[in-house]
Amino acid sequence: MDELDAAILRELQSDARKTNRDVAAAVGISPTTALERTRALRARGVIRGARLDLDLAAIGRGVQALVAVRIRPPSRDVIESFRDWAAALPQTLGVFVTSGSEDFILHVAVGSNDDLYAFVIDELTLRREVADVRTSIVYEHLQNRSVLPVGR
Amino acid sequence: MDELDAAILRELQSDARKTNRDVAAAVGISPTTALERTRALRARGVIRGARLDLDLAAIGRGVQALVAVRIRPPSRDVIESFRDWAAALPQTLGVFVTSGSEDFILHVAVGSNDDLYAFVIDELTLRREVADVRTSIVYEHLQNRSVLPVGR
DNA sequence: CGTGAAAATTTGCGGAT
DNA sequence: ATCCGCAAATTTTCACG
Repeated sequence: MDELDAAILRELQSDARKTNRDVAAAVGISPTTALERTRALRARGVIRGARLDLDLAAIGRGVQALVAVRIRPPSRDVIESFRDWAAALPQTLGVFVTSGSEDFILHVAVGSNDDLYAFVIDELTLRREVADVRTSIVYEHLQNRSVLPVGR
Repeated sequence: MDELDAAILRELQSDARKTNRDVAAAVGISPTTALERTRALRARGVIRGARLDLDLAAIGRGVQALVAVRIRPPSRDVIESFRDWAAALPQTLGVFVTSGSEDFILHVAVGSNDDLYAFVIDELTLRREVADVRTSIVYEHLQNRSVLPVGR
């Protein structure tokens, strides 16, 4: 994990579909070396894959929310089964398993406020382990394009 | 936005670096048509780009947290300037601008608990508009690989 | 880590349904 | 209007130094 690897990650984070040739040119090495490094990063698990960045509003999922959920009892079995259930829901973008006063924060995207309401009261609260739910609408979700290694 | 577009998005979400040829084969159309559709989706803004999925622990950022922040006063100027500042921090993965009892939820990744503590007390609370901070450690963050259009 | 050649993919154009 | 086949241009990929 040297300076060269970091530079390759920086390039691919700006656009994960950048061609190997472009990455090599930007970093200042040959395409072959860039390819070898990138493959090694993938083999070592540093690069897990590439995700599409979609306009959620354009696909009819323009309403986002964070739903804090408290689970009772918070035993391993109950936590893990709720986690897997929540992560597989079509409304779910992501699931944070957290410490603090809540056990989960669900990041969901739905089509409308009605869909959100239905999600919370028809799906979530029907589960017996759900002791408490607190919903916050997400007005905006910004994501950082560059997540660099080590200390900044 | 028909069934074909949805199928293409489904394929590219499973791996945003999939070749156009593979996408076409999986969807059952010619590479030419697949390319044309994919470009149209990009031109219409449905596809915004592709992001790398990194193993944060492998780049020395293995400690994640959600930091709920309350801002005073919550006027547009103050909100927007805090938002832009927070989104640009190297520790920040994402910024949620929310309704509810907090104004922001910051998703951050740092190297250690010490770094997290330093982030919160040395960076966040130094800003005068930050009225309240509540930090939750993220034990695990699952993300959904398939975000499908419309009503599931 | 680079060079050069071979294989695979992307991509634009003309034509078919 | 949408989709496909073909061939050129670009890119990936590998054996070798």
